[in-house]
Amino acid sequence: MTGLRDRARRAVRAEVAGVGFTLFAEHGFDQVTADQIAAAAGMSRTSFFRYFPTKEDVVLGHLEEMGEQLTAALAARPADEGAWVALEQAFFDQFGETLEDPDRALRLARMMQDTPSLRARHLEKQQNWQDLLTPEVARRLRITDTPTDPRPRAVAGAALACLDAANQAWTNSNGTKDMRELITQAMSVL
Amino acid sequence: MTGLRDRARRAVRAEVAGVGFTLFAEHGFDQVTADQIAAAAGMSRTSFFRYFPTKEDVVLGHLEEMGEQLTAALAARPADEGAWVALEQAFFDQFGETLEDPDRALRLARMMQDTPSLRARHLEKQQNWQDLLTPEVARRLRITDTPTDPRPRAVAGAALACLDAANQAWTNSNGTKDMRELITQAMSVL
DNA sequence: TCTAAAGTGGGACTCAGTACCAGAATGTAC
DNA sequence: GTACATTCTGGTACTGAGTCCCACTTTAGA
Repeated sequence: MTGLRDRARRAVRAEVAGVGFTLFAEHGFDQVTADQIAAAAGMSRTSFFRYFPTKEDVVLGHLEEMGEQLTAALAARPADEGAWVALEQAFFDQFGETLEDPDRALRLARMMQDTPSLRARHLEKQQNWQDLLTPEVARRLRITDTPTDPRPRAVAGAALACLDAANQAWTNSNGTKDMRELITQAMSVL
Repeated sequence: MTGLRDRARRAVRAEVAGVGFTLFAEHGFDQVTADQIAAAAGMSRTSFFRYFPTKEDVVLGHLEEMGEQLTAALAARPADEGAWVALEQAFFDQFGETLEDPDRALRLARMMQDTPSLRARHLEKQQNWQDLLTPEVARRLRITDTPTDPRPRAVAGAALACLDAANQAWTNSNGTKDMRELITQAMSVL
């Protein structure tokens, strides 16, 4: 069983995140306090921080889950596929589909561009992704001396840099360019 | 003239940074308040924040300057040199020399490993480096359509990912491995 | 229906970072 | 050296994020 309480918790989290995002989009991230989000969501400040460890996580909370999915997607690639190709394909699986709500994604990207604290938190989570991907990359490079060999980490990080660059280009094109092509373009330059 | 006041300011900054680093190393970054640093440095909390925009900058303040130097080093490479090679050589210029105080560098690395706020701030500054390097990379790739072409940004970011991986491997080896070789190793895997 | 576990709001607290002010120090022009 | 304008300084007060604790309520599940 999935646990009924867990589902409830997840639902509340999602709703609060929605309310928060609306407020942020309207007034700007820094202009909205945790108190205001809590009030708008019909809960106390205390409870708000029970659902989100930081204010930034209202917007970026889903990145944890995405990181795990991405790692799973990489692990699911054929064992004999090279690390770089496998990473590219994993990216396709996770970010290649046309988004259901591109406008929202664009608004979020803009918000992140002019909100330092959001950018910072985003980078932290990306680094987590790198930590998750590195072991699987090491396996595909047949490198066992993980901690003192820079290569697995370098490859994982480079791939994520490509993903970021693609995402930024997508944003700068106002969502007109195709994400798959951008990823391919970015990753094939190396 | 360099401005006498500027030199004084710089000197104070350096001294406070030294005092701060000592305190951090002894008690841990999070356990030392801005008040305590200010007191130990013989100044008021207010003045402390005049010298450092954030507590993290006591430790990471020099990264701004390093980013500019790195960019300059890249720009100084021969115009016909490829982007990747030029980046590698620029890294050598900046980080290839054997450090004057490896122990301090190791302590700092350890500190950053178990202090999230420091890691976050460090990532922010690295992103600044990426922003600085990207135009020069674009020039070397002969790409003019900067904003919507992911490649320059991808190359700059990937190179920095390699640098980071090299640095981490260096730390994990307790400073025994050679930074130049690690950089070469990381960058040649792509 | 009972109960142990989980969720809740409120209040108090720490600390980073900002704004403002009045006074002290100092470089420069005369 | 004197005068002046600029800069530096400490103090006080403030906002807002995040933590801790406590007493109370809700609720899943047996």
